[in-house]
Amino acid sequence: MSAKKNKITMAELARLAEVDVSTVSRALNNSPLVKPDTKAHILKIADETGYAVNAAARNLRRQSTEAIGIVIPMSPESGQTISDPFFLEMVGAVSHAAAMKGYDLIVSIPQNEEQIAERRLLQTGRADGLIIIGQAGRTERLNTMGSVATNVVVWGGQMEKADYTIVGSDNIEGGRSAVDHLLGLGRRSVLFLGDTQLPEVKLRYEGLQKAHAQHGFTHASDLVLNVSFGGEDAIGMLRAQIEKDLKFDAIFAASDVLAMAAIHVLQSEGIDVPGDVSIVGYDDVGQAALTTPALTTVNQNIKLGGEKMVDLLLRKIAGERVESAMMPTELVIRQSCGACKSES
Amino acid sequence: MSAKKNKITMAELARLAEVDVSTVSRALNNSPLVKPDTKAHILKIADETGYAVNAAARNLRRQSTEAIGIVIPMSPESGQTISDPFFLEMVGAVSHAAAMKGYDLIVSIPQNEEQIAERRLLQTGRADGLIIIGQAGRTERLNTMGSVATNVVVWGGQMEKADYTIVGSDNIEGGRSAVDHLLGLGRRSVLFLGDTQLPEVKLRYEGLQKAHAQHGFTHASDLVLNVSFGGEDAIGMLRAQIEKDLKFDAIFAASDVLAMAAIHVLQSEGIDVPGDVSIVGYDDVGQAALTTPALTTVNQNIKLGGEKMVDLLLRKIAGERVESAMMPTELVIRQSCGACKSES
DNA sequence: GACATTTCTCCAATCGTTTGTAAGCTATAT
DNA sequence: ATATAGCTTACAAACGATTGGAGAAATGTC
Repeated sequence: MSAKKNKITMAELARLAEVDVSTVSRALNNSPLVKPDTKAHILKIADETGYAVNAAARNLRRQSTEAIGIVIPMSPESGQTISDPFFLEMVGAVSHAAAMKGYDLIVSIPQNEEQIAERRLLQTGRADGLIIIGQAGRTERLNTMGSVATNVVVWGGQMEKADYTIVGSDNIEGGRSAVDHLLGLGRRSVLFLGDTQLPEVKLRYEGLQKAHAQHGFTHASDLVLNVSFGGEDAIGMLRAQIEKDLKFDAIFAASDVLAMAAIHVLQSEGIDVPGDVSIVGYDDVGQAALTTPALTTVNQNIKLGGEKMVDLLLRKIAGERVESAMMPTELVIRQSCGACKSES
Repeated sequence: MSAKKNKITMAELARLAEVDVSTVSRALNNSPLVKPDTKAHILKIADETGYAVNAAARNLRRQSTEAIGIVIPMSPESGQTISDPFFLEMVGAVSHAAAMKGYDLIVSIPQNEEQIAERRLLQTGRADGLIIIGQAGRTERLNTMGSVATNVVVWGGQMEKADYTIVGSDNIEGGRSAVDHLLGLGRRSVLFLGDTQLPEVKLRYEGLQKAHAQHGFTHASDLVLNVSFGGEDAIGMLRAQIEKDLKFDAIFAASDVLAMAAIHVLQSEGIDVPGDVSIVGYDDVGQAALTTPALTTVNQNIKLGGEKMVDLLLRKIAGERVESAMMPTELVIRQSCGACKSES
């Protein structure tokens, strides 16, 4: 393990093994063209010297990096990194899936200079492909990216007119099942918390409407609170609504963090959860089980989603034509909704 | 914006501009050697064609990638990605700082093959340097990395004997201030929650002891619960202790997630927080303000810490000799400790 | 006008691999 | 003994940029 400062090159390795560099290269890549004896000899020396191929040279020659990029949004206004655990879990899932395929993962959290990430990573050949989390503010741009959008997979809500590959949970069904549960518990005024500008959130809201329809209700439009994912302003807006005496007996939040914020506000206002108000979140992040009451939420299988995105992306890179994919959701019932009557 | 599929090369650009590639290169790098007229002409064409330099080629020639790696631990046993928001906030901070300096960030979340990350990223020249979050299970290995440890900065607890660069919060003072607050409130039996195997956590515990000493107490060793960061087992262990009738009137948790888990357990056992038990966490993650009661916690300035790590790492890469750094902490008092008497 | 100087552009080598093709060698068949 | 084929290995040309130094053009000086 004498990892010398002066990194050894393939040419030196060849000299040590007394063969040509081309033979070394083939040996390291396990080519059948090189005799087993020679191969073993070379590998042995490579191991002893702690040789590692130079990525830049290989990439240049091979015309491919073994890397994909992932773009994570920031809360637009605050300029602060979003701390929603959802993103971390997604990065973890994607990182894992990518590593399994031998790919590195380059994260980019664009601060303001919007389009730069795609350009910097893709056009300069720093990454072979790109995964973008969330369509926030990008839906038009993504659609106009055209040819660049090859080798891009987006996590978000399915859209009819999108001409890019999308992976996401079944937002409509997720929203429907959540609200169906609430209505099934006898709740009638479900407050929706989330930014319906975002395709994903919009679909979850459509799920809410669908559930209402199935139960023979319609949802009052004043029961929609258009808060951003950040969560900070959610607190203020919700509190304001309560003080304006808005009536509701349930909340369906577009993310667990929003749901947690909601619980916080309600409890601080002396409103009992789930006694007075039932709450359902979305994501099923790690902390969802730790709140009091523990959060009932829609689990979108993030791990599977991450794998799916990597899988599709790699296939696109390989030139294959792929379809968008939708991941199933599952309602995880905990305590934040009250009476755990068995779901129908 | 006709981003053609067939990426344009510098040679083509040179041909279009009717100059040599070397001139193009210098023009793009804003060298004073090329006449302003020519420079403008070249830049114009580069812009029109949407040219972007090939990263691999540049890296190869320059012998440097414009990238640093960040290694994030996983919960060792579960094999699952840690969902502690602390890591995401740290990635965000580091990503931001790196981007400011024009560096890409490659994340690596090693699954099991431990040493591979360092090797893969550094030895193959995929990254110029490495930031490692947490010393978990690495302290010896890091010390033996020797020459490779150049261009490595670790987030963790300060250690006397470490011969690598460490950045971290002032864990002792952080722990001391937290527990000082608890003792100042009249609490006497402070349960410590955290894995004291980890240097950072050990130091926080030393801070707890220091606070006790300052108040003229000693801390009973049975009031230490060695739970891992994951949080999952914390729930079980804490519940078990409560049922075994362990007495305590305060908890100092080594992370906010652990504190949240503790609140959850206590409340589900019918123990009032902060009435019966005061709780202090560590990190001040985004969700800390959203729990009920809102979490009193030790803020370690993650943003600043991330910047500091990038700063030091880049200087090491440049060949400079740097010192380890310690970030100040600040106790953020919310509701989880009860009576907010003004701190001394 | 001759020469020195400054300004700019070009030539060519180089970074470390990969890979098509030519060449060497051994063994078998004729 | 020679041709054929099958294994191995070596040669050399890329991949796309950067950069020292050579040379050409423009400018200045006497």
